[in-house]
Amino acid sequence: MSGTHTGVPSVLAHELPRPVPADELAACPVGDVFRRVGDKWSMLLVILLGGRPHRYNELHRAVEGISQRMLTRTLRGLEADGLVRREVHPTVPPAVEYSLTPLGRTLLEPLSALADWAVRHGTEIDEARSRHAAGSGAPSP
Amino acid sequence: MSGTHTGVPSVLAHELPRPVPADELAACPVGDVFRRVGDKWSMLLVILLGGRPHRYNELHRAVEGISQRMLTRTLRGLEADGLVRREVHPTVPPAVEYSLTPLGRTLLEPLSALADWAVRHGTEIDEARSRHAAGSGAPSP
DNA sequence: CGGCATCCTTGCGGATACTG
DNA sequence: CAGTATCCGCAAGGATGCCG
Repeated sequence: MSGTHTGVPSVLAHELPRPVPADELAACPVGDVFRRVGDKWSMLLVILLGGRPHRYNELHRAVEGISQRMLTRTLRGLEADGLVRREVHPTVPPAVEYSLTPLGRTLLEPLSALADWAVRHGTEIDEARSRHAAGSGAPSP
Repeated sequence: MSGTHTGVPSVLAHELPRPVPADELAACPVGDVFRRVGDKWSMLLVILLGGRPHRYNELHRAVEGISQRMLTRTLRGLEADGLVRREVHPTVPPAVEYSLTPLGRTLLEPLSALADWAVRHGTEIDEARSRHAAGSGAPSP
C-alpha cells in the first residue's frame, strides 16, 4: 500500500477512518472536487480545454450531447472555481474563448491518474459486473 | 505538462481531444468510475473500508448521515463492481462483514491523489469562488 | 455567435415501517 | 443485526424559445 504519489499518502486515511462528521466531506474541498469529477460534463470540458482553448459553440460541437444549458452551467461553475477562464473578444460577431487556468491545468494530472486506473481496471470491473449479474438475478432469458 | 503518475500520461489527451463521441465517456469505464467518485457515499465507504473491514451497522454508525437505503444501495453497487466483498457469517445474530477487494484497494491510490489535489488547492478554489461571487452578484447586503 | 429564461420530466436520495 | 419495501420531496438535467 503506502502512498508515493503526491506526498500526502493518507489524507483520506487520516480524515475518514475517524467517526466521520458526515457532512464534513460535503463541506471540505475534497467533497467538492469529487462532486465535480463525478459530474458528467465538468471533467470532460476540463480535459477538452486542457488540449486547447475552445470557443462556446466549438465546445458544444465537440461534446455534442450536452445542452446549452448544461454547457453554460458547467462552464460557469468551473469558472467560479477558478479552473476555467472566460475571455470575451468584443468583435462584431461576439467571440468567447474558454481556456484552462494554471490551477485547472494542475487538475489534469490527478485526474488522468484516476482515468488511467479506470482504463486499466475497466475490464475487471466489467467482468465483476457480469459475474455479479449472473449470480444475482438474470437466470433464464 | 508531461505525465509521470502512473505511466499513461495522456489517456485523456488521446481519448478526448478528438471529436468526442459524446456518450463514449458514459459508456467507457472512465465515465463509470468518475460517476462513482462523484457519488457522495461510494468513495467514502471505499476509503472507510480501506482502513479495515466493517460490519453493516458499523458503517452506518461511522458515516452517520447516510440512510440504510443508501448504505445498502451503495454497498451493492460497489460489490457489483468488484470493489467490495460481502461476507455473511451465519451466526445466531447474522453478522455481515464488508471488506475491500484487491481491486478496490488499488483504487485508493489514484483516489487519494485526487483528494490530495483537492486539499492542496482547496484554498485557491475557495478564493476563486469568493472573487467570482464578489464580481458577479452579491453587491450590497 | 453566445448566451439566459422557462417548462417539464426524471430519478436520486431521505424518512419510515416491516421482515428474517 | 441486517436488510427490504414504500412514499415522497427536491433538484439535476434536457428541450424550447427569445434576446444582445
